[in-house]
Amino acid sequence: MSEMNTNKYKGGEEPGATRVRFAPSPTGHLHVGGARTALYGWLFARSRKGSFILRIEDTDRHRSTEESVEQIISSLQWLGLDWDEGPGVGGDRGPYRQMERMEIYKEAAAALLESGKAYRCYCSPEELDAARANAKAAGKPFVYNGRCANLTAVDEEKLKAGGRGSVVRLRLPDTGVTIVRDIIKGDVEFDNSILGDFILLRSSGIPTYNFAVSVDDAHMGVTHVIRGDDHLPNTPRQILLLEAMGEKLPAYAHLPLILGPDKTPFSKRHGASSVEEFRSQGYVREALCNYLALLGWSLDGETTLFSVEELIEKFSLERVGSTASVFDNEKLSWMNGHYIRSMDSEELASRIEQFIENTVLAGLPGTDDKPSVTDLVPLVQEKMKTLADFVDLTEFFFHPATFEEKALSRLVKDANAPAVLANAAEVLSSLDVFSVEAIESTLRQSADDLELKLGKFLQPIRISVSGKTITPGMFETLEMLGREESVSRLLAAIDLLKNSG
RNA sequence: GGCGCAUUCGUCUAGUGGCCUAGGACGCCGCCCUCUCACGGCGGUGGCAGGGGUUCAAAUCCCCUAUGCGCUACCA
Repeated sequence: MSEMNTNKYKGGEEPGATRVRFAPSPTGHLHVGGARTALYGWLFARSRKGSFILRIEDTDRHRSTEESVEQIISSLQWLGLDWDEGPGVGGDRGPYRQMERMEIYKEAAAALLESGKAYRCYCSPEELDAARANAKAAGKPFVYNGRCANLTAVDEEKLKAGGRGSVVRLRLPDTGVTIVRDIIKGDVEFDNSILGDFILLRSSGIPTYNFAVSVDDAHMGVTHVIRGDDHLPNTPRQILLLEAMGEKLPAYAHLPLILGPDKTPFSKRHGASSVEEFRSQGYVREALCNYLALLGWSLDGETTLFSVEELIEKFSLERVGSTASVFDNEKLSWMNGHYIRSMDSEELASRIEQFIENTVLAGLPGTDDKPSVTDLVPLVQEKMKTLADFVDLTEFFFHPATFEEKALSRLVKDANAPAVLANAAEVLSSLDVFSVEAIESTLRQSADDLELKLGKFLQPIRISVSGKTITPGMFETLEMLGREESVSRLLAAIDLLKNSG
């Protein structure tokens, strides 16, 4: 029974012949939902040694922008998802932007018109809107009534002479069912009677989504259509269209949605939602790819950490789940911290250097007597969850300590603070060698002398030199700050305490 | 309204009729480690949407209900 339509499909042939496309509409940044779709398609293509194609679906002239095309491309590149055919790399099935493919659509429409599988419709948008309104008022589904389906040449001449514009519609059966064989959703059956003869070419001559996508998928030899499941209800139309054009069908895989915490489709309302935003918040590509891969796919329910290479090796569409999933920033952050921790220090340093160019630290590390990013990485690597954390953790090395409210009040309330700071300033000034080891042993000794636990002893010092309650290890921090700066900050804090009485 | 998809711990998920006293991960809680914060280690909390069937046996199969979402455009 399920073998019934097998010969209509072309998916599943030799792996190397696999062709997958990612087809975003350039109407904004690359959203994480789009990024996941791209990732799955890319992983699938790479795992089958096939081709990954980028196609820009810019037929919505009102919403498409060139900036958006550039942003999407830059996000894909940042994620490491490269394409074999598409903008910037070419390919022999191009062009890869739909607005540059008008001739191809016109020809396809002409062929359909010629064979009688499509026809011109002269109904105006106003008439159609009215019909839709009527149907709704009557509580009935709106299906185009086929008024123009059987016009004679004479009728057409008359309508044209009357100045009527026309669209091209596909002639569809109004009986029977169309079955979408979906790798993720299984076989889904649609009644042809509710489809209606839909529009292929608008009166402007620009193709509609369903037409452009079908013509392009066929023309580009796409074997696997991997996209969001909001497209599932459109798929029977595309199947019927492909069949009308005499094309074989690609395999379909409709991915479930990504939701926000409130279970509605994930969007900017939920905070960061685009790849660009996550990038600028200091997330690394390894974490985003790994996290996105797991949002809807799992290998065994046990393994959670995958390198890109492992993903390519293990990924399969069959193990993509069919339920929508909620995007969880906490888990992404945890994963991001994991990747930051496991990165080798030169690599981390170079990522941080790029990242801080857009922050208050821009241009500061490594200048004058300031520590470089490389100097600082060992102190903060295991504390960072995002690259942005580097800034919070190390800013006080580059600017005079500004006291956080909480830190200041703790310092003021700490009865031991004056004694601790005086002691520390003194012993640190008289140290022969200002090294981590020397600092540690002398400060431990001081803590003992004052009969304070080390933590209790170090906290006033921490706050005095950094203005914060959280810093990298204190001994390392003091060494990095240098004797002079350390002591002067301690002295300044002592004054501060006196004056605040 | 019609059509479609979906429903396992708070979240991501494993589970394809007996191995489930439902497993893992994030989060959360507790303990340990500890100079703060993280990290790490150990332990814990917590779930099959509801109702009917089928079966010796159901998270797993069928039906109904509920809820959420999508599509229903000369948007994609």
